[in-house]
Amino acid sequence: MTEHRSYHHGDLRKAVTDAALDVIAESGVGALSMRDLARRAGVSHAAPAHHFKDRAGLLTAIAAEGHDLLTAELAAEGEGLAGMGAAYVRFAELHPAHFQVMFRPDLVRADDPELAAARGRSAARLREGVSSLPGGADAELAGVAAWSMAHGFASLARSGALAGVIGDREQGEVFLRAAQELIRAQ
Amino acid sequence: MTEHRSYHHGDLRKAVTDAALDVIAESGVGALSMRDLARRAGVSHAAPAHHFKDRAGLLTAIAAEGHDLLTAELAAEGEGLAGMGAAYVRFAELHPAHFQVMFRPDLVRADDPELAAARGRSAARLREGVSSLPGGADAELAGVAAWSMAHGFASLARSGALAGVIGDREQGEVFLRAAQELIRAQ
DNA sequence: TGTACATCAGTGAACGCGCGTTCACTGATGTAC
DNA sequence: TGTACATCAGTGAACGCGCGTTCACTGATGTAC
Repeated sequence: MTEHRSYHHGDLRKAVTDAALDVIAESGVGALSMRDLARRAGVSHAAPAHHFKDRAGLLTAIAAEGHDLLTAELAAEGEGLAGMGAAYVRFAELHPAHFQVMFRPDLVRADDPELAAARGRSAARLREGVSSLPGGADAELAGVAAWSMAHGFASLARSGALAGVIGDREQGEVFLRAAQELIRAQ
Repeated sequence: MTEHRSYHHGDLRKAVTDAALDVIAESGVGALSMRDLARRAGVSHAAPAHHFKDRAGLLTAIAAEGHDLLTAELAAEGEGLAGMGAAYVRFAELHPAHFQVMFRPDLVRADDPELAAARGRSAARLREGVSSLPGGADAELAGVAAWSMAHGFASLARSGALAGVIGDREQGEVFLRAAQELIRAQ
C-alpha cells in the first residue's frame, strides 16, 4: 500500500507470492493467473516472469515455502506424536494456500531441487514424530495412519465437511480429542 | 466409438460426464472446459449446455453421483468401522475424479437439492458405521477421527505422498493394517 | 570526483488462442386428431 | 393411415474477453578505472 512510484518495485517477488496466496486461499488455485497477480502488485503484466518463469514456477516456490513453514510449525511443537498432529492441523489452518499447493504435484515442477530439499526437511521432522512410537512390528505403518488422520482432519475441515460437527471449537484441540476418542473406543 | 452419424447423440449427458471424469482424473478439475468436453463427445460446443447449464452444473451432477457411488460402496461392505474405512479408501481409488469434486464445495452449486440429498444419504451411511463404536463419552468425535483417517489416507495416496511407503500393496489393505498399528501402538 | 559501461528489473505493444455466451436456425421425434 | 404441430436436442457463426508469450525498449543501480 506504500505509494512509491519508483521504476523498480522493491520486492516484487514477495508481492507476487503474497497476492498468489490470497487468490488461492480465497478462490482456489484454478483462479490463479500471472496477469492478475501482476495487476494486484501494481506492475506490468510481464514483470512477474522475471522472478518466476511461469505459473508452475510460482507454485513450486509456494510449495517449497509451505514445506518449510510446516517444518517450523512441527519443530515448535517439540516431541510427541499427539503434539505433532495438532501442529500439522494448525499449519493447514494458518496456511491454507500453501497446504493446498503442497499436495498437488500436478501443479508443480517435479524436479525442482529447492522443493525437493524442503520436502525432505518436513519429511524428516514427520519421521521424528513417528519415532516416538514403540518400535512395534510395523511402526512405519502406524506413522502413516497418524499422518493420514492429521491430514484428513485438516482436509475435511478445510472443505467444510465437518461444519456441523466441530462447531466453533479450536481445530487443533478438537482433532486431539477426536484422535484420543478413536483410540480409546477400539 | 460407435460411428453413428445421426443428428441426435443418443446419450450426450452420459458422454459429457464420462469425458469430464477422464479429464479430471488425468489433469485435474482446473483443466476442464465445456468446449473441450463437447469436442470429446463429438458434438458442437454449445450442445452440453442443454444438459448441464455450465461448468458448475456439470460438477454438481458429478458430486451428487459421487456421493451415491460412495453410499453404494459403503453399503456393500456391510457392518463394522474397519470395513467401512477400507470401503471409503477403495471408493477414492476407484473414482478419483468423483472423490476430488465431492470435497471442493467452491466448484459446486451449493443449493442444489439433488446434491444435498445424495450427500445426506452418504452421511447417513457413514454415521451408521460410527454407531458400531461403544457409546463412549464422545462417540461422535471418534467418528470424526475415523473419517479423518480414511479420508487422509485416500488423499495422501492420491497425491503420491505415500509413494515410498505403501509400495505396490493394495491400498485398502494397507490402510487397515496402518490403522490397526496406530491403535495398538498408543 | 567523474565518466563509461554492464547488468538487471520492469515496460508496453503486439500476437494468436481458447474460452464462455448468445442467438437464430434446423433436424428428429412424439402426439393429437 | 396420414397430416399438422409442438417440443426437444444439437448446429454453427459471431461476439468480446483474458490469457500466456514474445520482444525491442528504457529506467535504475552498481562497478571499473
